Amino acid sequence: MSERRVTMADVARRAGVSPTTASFALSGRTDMRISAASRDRVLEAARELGYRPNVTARSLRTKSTQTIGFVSDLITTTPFAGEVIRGALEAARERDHLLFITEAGGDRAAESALVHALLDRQVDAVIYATMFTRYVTPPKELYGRRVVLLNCLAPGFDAPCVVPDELEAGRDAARALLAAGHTRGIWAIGGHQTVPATPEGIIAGNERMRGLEEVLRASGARLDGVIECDWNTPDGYREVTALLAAGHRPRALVCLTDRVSMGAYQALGEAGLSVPGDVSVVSFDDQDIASVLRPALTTLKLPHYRLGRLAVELILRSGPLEAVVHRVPMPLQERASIGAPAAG
Amino acid sequence: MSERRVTMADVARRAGVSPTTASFALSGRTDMRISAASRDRVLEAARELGYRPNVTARSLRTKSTQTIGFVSDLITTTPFAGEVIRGALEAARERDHLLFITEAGGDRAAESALVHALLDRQVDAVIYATMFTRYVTPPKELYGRRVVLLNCLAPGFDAPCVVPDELEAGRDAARALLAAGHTRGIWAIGGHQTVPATPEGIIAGNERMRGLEEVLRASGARLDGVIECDWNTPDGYREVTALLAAGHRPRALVCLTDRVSMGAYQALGEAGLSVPGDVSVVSFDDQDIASVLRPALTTLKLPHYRLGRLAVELILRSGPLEAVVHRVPMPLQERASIGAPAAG
DNA sequence: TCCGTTTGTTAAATCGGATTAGCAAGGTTG
DNA sequence: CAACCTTGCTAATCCGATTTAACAAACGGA
Repeated sequence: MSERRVTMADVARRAGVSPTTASFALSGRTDMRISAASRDRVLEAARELGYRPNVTARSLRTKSTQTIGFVSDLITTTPFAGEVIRGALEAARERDHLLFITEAGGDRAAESALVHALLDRQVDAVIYATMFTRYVTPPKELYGRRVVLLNCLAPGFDAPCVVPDELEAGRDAARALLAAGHTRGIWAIGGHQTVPATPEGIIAGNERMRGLEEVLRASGARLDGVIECDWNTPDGYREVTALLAAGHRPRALVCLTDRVSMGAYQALGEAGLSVPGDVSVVSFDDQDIASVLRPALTTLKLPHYRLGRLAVELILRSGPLEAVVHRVPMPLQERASIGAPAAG
Repeated sequence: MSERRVTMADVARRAGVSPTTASFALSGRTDMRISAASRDRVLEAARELGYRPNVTARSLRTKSTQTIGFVSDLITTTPFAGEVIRGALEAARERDHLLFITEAGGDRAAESALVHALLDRQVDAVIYATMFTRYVTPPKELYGRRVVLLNCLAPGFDAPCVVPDELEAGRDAARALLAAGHTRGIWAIGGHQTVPATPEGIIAGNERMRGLEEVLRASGARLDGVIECDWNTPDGYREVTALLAAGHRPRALVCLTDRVSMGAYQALGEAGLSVPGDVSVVSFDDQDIASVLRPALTTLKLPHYRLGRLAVELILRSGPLEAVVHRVPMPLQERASIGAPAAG
């Protein structure tokens, strides 16, 4: 990009020393003896010329580019994305690293191509991320490399994973309901997501439900029912409408996502039921809408920012990486959708 | 990162030629004469060894890193972000480029530091982006560099800009209302955003309003009122509630953002007014909630994906960049919130 | 005074490619 | 047959740093 940059040779020339001396002075290495006078002259010359080292050239020799590759399936789709990247970016910036962000769109071939593009540029490490917590098989190019898995698990792949603590979140949802006095009339909307596309449920669904039922059962409470459906707004609307139409009168709804909650709010509103007066709602994710719905939604926040940040922190920690699963807590965002159970 | 990579020297050795010949064969240059036999042997050797060029090393000589820097103020905050980056990423991928994504968080010093970090890594060009359309002064390090401004304008800075066509969007909002028969009882909620923080209004607000009023006036219609307020959900809720409480009975609301629309929906719902039966609503942005609100919101979409894509396309177009403002259309997403004016 | 250190500095090699300049072998032309 | 082209290939240099090895000069001790 335009005008010739000032090189170390320029600095050395101006300071009247050899490039070697300039290099040592600039890198501040103490194992090589440089007189204070020379050092100062080099530093001064560098300052005057506005010298900046060419990281590309340096890394050719040092093998370290101060650069991390970030490969994900989908950057865009709402819940994940922004915050994860922001967390990763900030952690990287604090450590003087830059991130190559890439998106493969779920295409294996594209994924391999992108990983190659990253490795060709000598990235120091790669973060392999998915937008929804799931099991993955990283592309073979990543085997033996410095990798951290973000929001996904890969049994047999030797790398640390960073995932939300969905199990504990399920427990916390139950605790929040119990604390308000709910012990019956509790329904889960969305369930494990044992829908045709994912017949065994998804990780988030399975763990949230497990934690939820575990704590409920331990307190002598239980779920009146679990409605398995997809996790979007129309699903929540449809299922809650159907539930009410069938004559049920839930006291509390555990919606598996905020989008489901929004659909539930719509159905409840149309049926003339108020939240939390008639029905309490507790949710998961803490998407933007959660705080903006009326009443504001009490939900367990997906710790996107911290996930992204932790992935970078781990990968830049010195020493070999340990294949440990790091579970990041999902904090309860207490807002206004949980109240005491309705009488009757 | 681990195991020694195969270098061009390895390929040359295996093919029994000099590194020079290998280089020419691999880069497929026709101006240097290489016999078909040698070329095939080199290519074969490269294939067998799984050779991949070291882009870092190459760019030391060629000055081109096939890399673009992306600097923005805020990546995360909703409307912008994801889609812009996705558009940029896809366009870059199609052209075998990678993107360094960075976020300065509105901090000038951090911004300069990040631009330096990018230039130190020899990026071929830089996209300077903001999350909301506004005037900017790019950091001085970017002067004279290959830059495209994304979603912002910088008079006096010699670079192309890519921005949404807010003016035409305002016109289209008016046209949508007129087409449904609305000519009076039309209120704008959010206005130019001449709030204390931005007393002169913001670009999006000013242009949307200008286009809106221009087309309305040209058809003999007009706005009954413009309510200036911030552009979030609580603002829309508060202002529409107040409007109704003051005894007004609007037939159509032009909400300056989908968030404002959501607040308007809440206020209208509480007042027992239906959309679009009693009140039509037309909005701007097309955030996620727009399609999920009931009734689904008719809105003018911010062309995030295309903005990101166009910025990369421009920057990778060969030849010098022209300081032109590229206005990307904001398509009308016709959904269910506009109806015929209520009788009376 | 001579020899071994210590100190300060630099020439040269290296990293992995791209590029320039030149060289040998074979083919043409006059 | 000498002079001149092509053709095909390679030695050497460069890009901008880091790093190794070596070398003067000053110093200290015997």
